[in-house]
Amino acid sequence: MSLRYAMLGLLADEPASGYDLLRRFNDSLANVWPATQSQVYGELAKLADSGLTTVGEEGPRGRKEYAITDEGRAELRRWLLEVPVQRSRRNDILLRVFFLGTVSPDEARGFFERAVRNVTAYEDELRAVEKETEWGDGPLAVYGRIALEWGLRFTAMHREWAEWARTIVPEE
Amino acid sequence: MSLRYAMLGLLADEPASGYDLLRRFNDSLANVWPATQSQVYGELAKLADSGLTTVGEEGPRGRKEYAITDEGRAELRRWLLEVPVQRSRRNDILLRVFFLGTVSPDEARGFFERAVRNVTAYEDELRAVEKETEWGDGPLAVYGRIALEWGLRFTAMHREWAEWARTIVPEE
DNA sequence: CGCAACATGTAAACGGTTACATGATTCA
DNA sequence: TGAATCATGTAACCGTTTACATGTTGCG
Repeated sequence: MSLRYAMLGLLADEPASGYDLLRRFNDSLANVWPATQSQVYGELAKLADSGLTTVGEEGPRGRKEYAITDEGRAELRRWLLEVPVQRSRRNDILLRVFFLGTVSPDEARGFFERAVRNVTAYEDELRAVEKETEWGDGPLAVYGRIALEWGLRFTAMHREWAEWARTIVPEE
Repeated sequence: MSLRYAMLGLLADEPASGYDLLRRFNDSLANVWPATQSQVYGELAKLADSGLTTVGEEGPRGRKEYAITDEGRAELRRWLLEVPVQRSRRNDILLRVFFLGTVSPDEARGFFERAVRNVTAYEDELRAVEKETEWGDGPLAVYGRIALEWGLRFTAMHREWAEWARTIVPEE
């Protein structure tokens, strides 16, 4: 259900085509809300149906430009400020940790070592995003930075946890 | 796809019926991999079909007890040690942060204040789990503790981040 | 000319949620 | 006897992924 709000959020900045939105999902939003081509075009049609966006005339190559309506802005605002945030409930790595008792202590330590390597790689990716992003000075500069900071704090926490966990795996 | 492994993991400890498993999903696994009744019974049938479990004779009230097979244990082990862990990609709160530029600074600060309250409530829940759990001394005591520790570190990190973010929201 | 990029759409499959439906057993 | 618990199953729907399918425009 958040996909539609992600799209409204992008359209709140400026009108765009499905193709434009798709690029933004792959660039800026890839780490917080990925979306496929199939999804974007589908939701775009529904959004226009429900009056939250309007479709402009067809441009070259059948390009359709969508713009957010006042109703769409109101709906985006309602989602941001009133709809409860839902925390993601499923956690693949913790599920596996629960069953680590079925493998040997050495293998369990290997599991946590791999976790450290994986999260370190992700940390590097985020540092690269930090460096390569043109931060400008609009609101997105501030809020994009806040989101990135979450990622950096998360990866640090996760790495430290895995390092600690490795040390407390019982010897047989 | 992880549901089947969660079920194999539970069955690796001891044989159980769908009803038994359901209770364990609601108790111990609720915070890492929730599952519905509908899902459990469906997957149980598939698991038996593919030879990863066996069905015992029907007990009272049509109860069917499932046991993991050697093939099932091998598959569980393969998943634990060889299948790459996938990090969850979607993050509701960060998606919203991206669009906070569309509301006023006061409202943005309110957003982070609510985030602090929500995460504090979750932190309290985890502390309650910590207190109320009978930790015993099997492997689940160790690995359950490690998983819980992740939750405590996560909530602490998230709370500190939201507190910090609140202070750096620009004044208009 | 040919290729990359632009541009849109549909269908099948999958995992998960919600709701419906039914019946047996235990115990107060 | 009536309520709570035990116990299983199915159907409809929703959001997401993967794959298929097609056509246009700009540029070297």
